[in-house]
Amino acid sequence: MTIKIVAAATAPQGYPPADAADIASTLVAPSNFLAQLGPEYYAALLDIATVQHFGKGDFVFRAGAPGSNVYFLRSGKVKIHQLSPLGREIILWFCFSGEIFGLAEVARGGGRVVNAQACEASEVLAVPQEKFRDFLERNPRLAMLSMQVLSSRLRVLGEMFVNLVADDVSTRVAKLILRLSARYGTRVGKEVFLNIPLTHQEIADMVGTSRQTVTSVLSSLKRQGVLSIDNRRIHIESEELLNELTHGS
Amino acid sequence: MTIKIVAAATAPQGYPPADAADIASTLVAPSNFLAQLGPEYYAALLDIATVQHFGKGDFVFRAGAPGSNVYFLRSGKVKIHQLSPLGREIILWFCFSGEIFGLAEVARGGGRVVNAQACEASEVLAVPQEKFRDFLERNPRLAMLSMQVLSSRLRVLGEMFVNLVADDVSTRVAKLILRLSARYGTRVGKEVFLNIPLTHQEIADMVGTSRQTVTSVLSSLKRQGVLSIDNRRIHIESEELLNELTHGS
DNA sequence: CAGCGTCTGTCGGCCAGCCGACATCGATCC
DNA sequence: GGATCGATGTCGGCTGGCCGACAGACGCTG
Repeated sequence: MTIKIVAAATAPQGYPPADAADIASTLVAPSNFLAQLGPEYYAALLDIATVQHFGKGDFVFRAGAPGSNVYFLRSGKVKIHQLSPLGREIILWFCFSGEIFGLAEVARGGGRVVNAQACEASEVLAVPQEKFRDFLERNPRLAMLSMQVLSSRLRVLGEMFVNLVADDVSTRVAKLILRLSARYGTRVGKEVFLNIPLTHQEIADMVGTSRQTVTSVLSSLKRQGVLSIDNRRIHIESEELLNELTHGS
Repeated sequence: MTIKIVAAATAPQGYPPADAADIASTLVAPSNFLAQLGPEYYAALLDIATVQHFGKGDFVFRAGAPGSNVYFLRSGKVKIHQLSPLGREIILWFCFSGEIFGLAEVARGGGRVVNAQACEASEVLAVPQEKFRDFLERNPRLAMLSMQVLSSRLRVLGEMFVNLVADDVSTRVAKLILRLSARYGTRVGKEVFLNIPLTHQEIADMVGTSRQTVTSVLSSLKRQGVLSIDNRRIHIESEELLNELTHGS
């Protein structure tokens, strides 16, 4: 074991803040658990899993329930959220096809602290806690993958937290849209289509504001020609402009 | 999709919100990584680690730097924080003796997104990324332990996020104090001593407010006889009262 | 001891954004 | 077709808490 004294570091700081491209590169990869899985692992996973179906609005699990399963979303969309004491719904994130959820409480043991609710008809694989644990112990590579997923979540949540503290509402909305489009958007030339229907209320719940404020921020963005919205789906017309709104100013 | 603002309507149950005891039980255990390690693992860890020393204010690592090490705090106190674009410091958490930090970016790969800064003279074990990864792959139990740590962080951060969205400043401060005292406080009869010196600015940075507001909230709490502060160390005189302030009202 | 830097306490002006209230616009369902 | 229900827009009043400013207090250091 080497002993090393590190000199006081009042080093020049000022690393550039993460921008959309950076976020995309680090976020897209680890989020899709099933896709990262080799076919042999996938088969093994199927062996210990149960297929379950949920309709729009159904809860996969609720806060307070024992966290007895890990879930993999095969199709559909699931919303992970928490209720504030006042009954306000706070959305932590959405899960899309291929993603894992419910992992944290299984690793930690203890009950759920969040709710998982299907936003549309969804098919999930449910794997009992102990089986999944065994599975990971036998396949260390998968344990690493799980850690990556947790780490990504942690990073995203940390970023959301910082945004919430530091930015005003319009900046938060802009950043949310950029984050979502980096992960789930389809890029067509300079434009980006975000094929996820979102109500103003949901955006408000993700960003920590009131519905009315979201309405006004969005109409301001439309007026500036930054984006348009069709049938609840956001269509970014000028990503550059949107980026400017989040960075400087 | 239905967004329920008031849960009481549809939710048949209504699980009680987590209180201090609950938080303590789930948080204390997994946070102290070194203590959970058996002696044989500890020795193995020492084999691949380098001991480093940092003085008060030194950075263990900064945001933007490559995340090349995992760290274990043997003694001292380290602050994990992020800088907002405006230069505001946002404290995500403190690490105390025995805890691991810098894990998330190593698992995920990519650079640091947070800063780790020693609050007092600290001694850490630094383990290079690849070695730690090997170590985990050879010791699946430790991989599980790491996942527990990440999961706990995720839970705490989620809770902080919800607090920030839902609660006003005085509630946030009260909850912060309860959280800290659940983990790090010494209970003497009905009173709790929190042996961690905290400036108002630091509290503000954890809770997302201004320093002035923290000052006034704290003096209000003192006036109510909830707590007293001696030399920057909080002393809770009536935990019950503090709990009431966070729950109902 | 003086001098200095950091932390605490307090006050008042000011404004972002919350909240209630309503009107409209589509869907969906008899 | 009407009726119902959720999502949008828009407006104004009200206020929590931010921010600048300044005055002690406390603990270092020379």
